[in-house]
Amino acid sequence: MSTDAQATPGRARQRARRGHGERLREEILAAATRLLFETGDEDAVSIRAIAAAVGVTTPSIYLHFADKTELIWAVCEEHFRKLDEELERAAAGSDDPLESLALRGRAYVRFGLSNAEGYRILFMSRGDLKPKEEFLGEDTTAAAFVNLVGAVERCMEAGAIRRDDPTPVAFGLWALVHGLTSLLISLPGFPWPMGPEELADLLLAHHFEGLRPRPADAPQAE
Amino acid sequence: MSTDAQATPGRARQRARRGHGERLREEILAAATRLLFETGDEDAVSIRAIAAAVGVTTPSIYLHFADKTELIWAVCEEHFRKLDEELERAAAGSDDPLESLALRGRAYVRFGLSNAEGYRILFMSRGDLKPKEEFLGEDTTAAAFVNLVGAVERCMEAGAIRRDDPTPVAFGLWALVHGLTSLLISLPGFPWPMGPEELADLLLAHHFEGLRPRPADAPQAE
DNA sequence: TGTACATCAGTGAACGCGCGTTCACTGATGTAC
DNA sequence: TGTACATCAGTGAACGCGCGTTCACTGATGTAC
Repeated sequence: MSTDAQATPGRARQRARRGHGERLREEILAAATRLLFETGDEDAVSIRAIAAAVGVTTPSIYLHFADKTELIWAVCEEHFRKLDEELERAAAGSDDPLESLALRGRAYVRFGLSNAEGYRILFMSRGDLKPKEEFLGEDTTAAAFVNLVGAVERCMEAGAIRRDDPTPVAFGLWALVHGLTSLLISLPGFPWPMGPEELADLLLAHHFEGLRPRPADAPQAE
Repeated sequence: MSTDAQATPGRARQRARRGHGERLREEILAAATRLLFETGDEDAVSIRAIAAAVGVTTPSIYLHFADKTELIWAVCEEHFRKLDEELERAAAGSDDPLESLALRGRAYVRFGLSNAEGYRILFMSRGDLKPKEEFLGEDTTAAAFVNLVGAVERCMEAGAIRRDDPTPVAFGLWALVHGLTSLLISLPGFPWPMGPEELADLLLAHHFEGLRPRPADAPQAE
């Protein structure tokens, strides 16, 4: 009747046992994630609101995170990992390298739109999440891009994309799907000519066509 | 020695004459623009900071703008107008429709990066600038996109891009340059393979190639 | 089996801050007579 | 030419708010003897 349908299933919230302080950390992360994605605004998610959502007092947060930045950043890391996972799962949907790459692009747009608020924080935020500068050199978080470069390379090996430095090509694909995703997020009132996934397919098809090996490409002059 | 080199050249700031209250409005807009572009954060630009930059007390702002949203919005409108102007100027740099389109893309990226903070507010902000929903239906602000569609149509007529509905094609180009611009802005620490304009040229070249008329396109099957 | 004590998860109250906005006002400028 | 008055640009002080963070604390849990 009055058992608040809150964050965690385990009712009123009970203090953790002696060695199990970590439990609250997880709950805080979960609540922060939920709030972040509901509002899409890093500033709107206050330490106070997170604490309230967990059912704990504000200073308790500081038992597990040094400050707000560290907390928000932990949420982002998790989200980056999820993005990579989802892209890999989508890419596994076809044995044809080019088709697989297209599936990857589609999945990217889908992920961005279904977590629009999270996406904004990952890729559209001001760079004031301090660790940002370092992070894209790191393993976990840069994984998605590294995997994309690999996928482009496979397309080149299979003759579906003409041979060249795969990095700028991968970057172009990223720019295209990111551009699409972020415009769709930022300008929901714009008269889009078709649905997001349809649009993604069309734009990717155009771009892929521009990347195909040229008929006269074999051992030509150049 | 101590004459603050402030916003306006006209020293300490003098109260406007009777019929000339509008003068302050202009000064407020100029200061807000400057602050917005310096910080790139709508929230960091406070009514108080703007007033201080102009050299006026806080409530004076309300003599000219109903509230903060109205002020920020006025700044954005001006910026949109400037973007469109700059693209048109760049596009006029070549008589060849496709080359002109490429110049347009290049100019877009340049505009975005040189006003990175302003760009973020225009295209990467949360949609909580209230009037946003209506505005892209409007004349001034949607001008840049309408002009892009026109440029694509001219390429189709000239046979540089294969005939099709120009709107999705224009949108693809927008997504590509916007994606490039916004990633460059958001992830300055990323190891970009080359300079922004170079990258823009390359990606646009790839995309254009995918849009070319097909050799077998004339009166073929479909 | 019983008790003193250290540990650890979490609390309650308060700090100082900057924000948007409102309100009653001031005082120079121009106009009417 | 002189004066009373309306107008208008701008002021100064205050409002209530929510924020991140700190500090001294409490009280249940487990351990040592």
